[in-house]
Amino acid sequence: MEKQLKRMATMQRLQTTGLELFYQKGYYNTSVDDILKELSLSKGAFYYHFQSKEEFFISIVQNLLFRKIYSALIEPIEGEEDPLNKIALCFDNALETAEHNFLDYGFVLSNFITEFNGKNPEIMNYLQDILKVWEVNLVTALQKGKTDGYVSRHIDSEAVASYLISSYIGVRTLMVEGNSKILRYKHIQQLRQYLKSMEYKEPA
Amino acid sequence: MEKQLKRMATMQRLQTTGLELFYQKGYYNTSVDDILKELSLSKGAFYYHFQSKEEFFISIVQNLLFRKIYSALIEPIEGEEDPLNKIALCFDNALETAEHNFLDYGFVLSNFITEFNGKNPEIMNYLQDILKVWEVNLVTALQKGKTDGYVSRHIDSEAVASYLISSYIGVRTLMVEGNSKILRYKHIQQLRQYLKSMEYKEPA
DNA sequence: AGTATAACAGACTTAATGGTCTGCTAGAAG
DNA sequence: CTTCTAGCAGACCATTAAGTCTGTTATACT
Repeated sequence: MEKQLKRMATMQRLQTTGLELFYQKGYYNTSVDDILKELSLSKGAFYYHFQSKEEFFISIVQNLLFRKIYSALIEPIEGEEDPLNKIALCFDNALETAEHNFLDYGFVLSNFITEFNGKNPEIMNYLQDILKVWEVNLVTALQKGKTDGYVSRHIDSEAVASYLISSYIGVRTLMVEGNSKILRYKHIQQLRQYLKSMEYKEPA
Repeated sequence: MEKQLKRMATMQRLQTTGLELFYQKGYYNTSVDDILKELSLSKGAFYYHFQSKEEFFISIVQNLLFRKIYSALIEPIEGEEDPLNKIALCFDNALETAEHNFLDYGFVLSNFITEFNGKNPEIMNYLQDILKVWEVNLVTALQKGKTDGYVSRHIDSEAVASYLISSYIGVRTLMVEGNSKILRYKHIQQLRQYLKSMEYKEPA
């Protein structure tokens, strides 16, 4: 029975540090040996558990990335009242973790999209699926906000959702070391202004 | 005298197709041989004109990328009246060329930023310099818009500029094949709404 | 015409990488 | 205690990359 545990533990360790390194250095620029060196493991270990580097990466996307994004960026908004405020808070939190140089999974996702775009359609599908779930959730939250009287009925929920994701992805791309604090501040300020413009207003 | 011309021509050809391939496949995923194969040139030619792959890339950034971005995204806004409209038009134009799968240099820039972030500080500096020029120009245009009576005096020009760049970078990251048309439409729609919220309003 | 050299061709070197394969070892099973 | 195998170590292989170096050719200059 203990072997099952060891198996799981080793796979988890590989995936965790795999994601870290892939994020820091990119997929193509991270060798399997880099990951193994970090964990003092050998090639034998890696290829015993995973068929290839690509299959390994996909397992990371599905097991780690998707779940993390869901819990960090999707679930907090789900079913909440006052979606506009909730969205601003959620994005602000994510940017805060990003500022302290932790893994910000929304950004990790966009990094990978940039890296695999036009190169690996299969992986691209997995990545885009995550984006779709994110977008659908935002749209749902906005629509619910309309019926609950928090959001103006005139807005195009899908357009807003995609604009929100776009600007988030964009600011994270630009948040490189040194300027992240100011950029985050500016971004949240403008985000709130943008969101404010679509609040429901009591008919006079 | 003809040798000078040949020298320039070869270097230009290398840089042009170099940029294309680096954009399509990424810097690290494009070999010098890939570029040479495209042009039916040899290693001797390449290393006769350039010291290394890195120096070659930097020359591309400074000679091609910077100038293209300047003429496509910076110059069209410079000194114009009604900056809000001009910005929307300029961004729309850029996204249109992007939709037809041509080189969109603003996006190329953000792709490279993503690729080199945390890996090559020297190249990062060259890339960020371009961003700074872009941002400064947007700020200047917005400030001029204030004095000319087109833009509300209450806005934070720097925050708006960085938010504009962010959202542009973001939407281009997400504009992968298939969904680009809808995404562009949604984006411009929301961009115009966002810009509208900062128009100068005649005091009642 | 003769020579020097700019511009290039292409074989070669060195280092890294994804993946294979054989073998060892600890713990589960009988 | 013996046997078997999951889990792993690490040498090895094939390929690819950046960069070097020597040789070749066309052109400018005298």
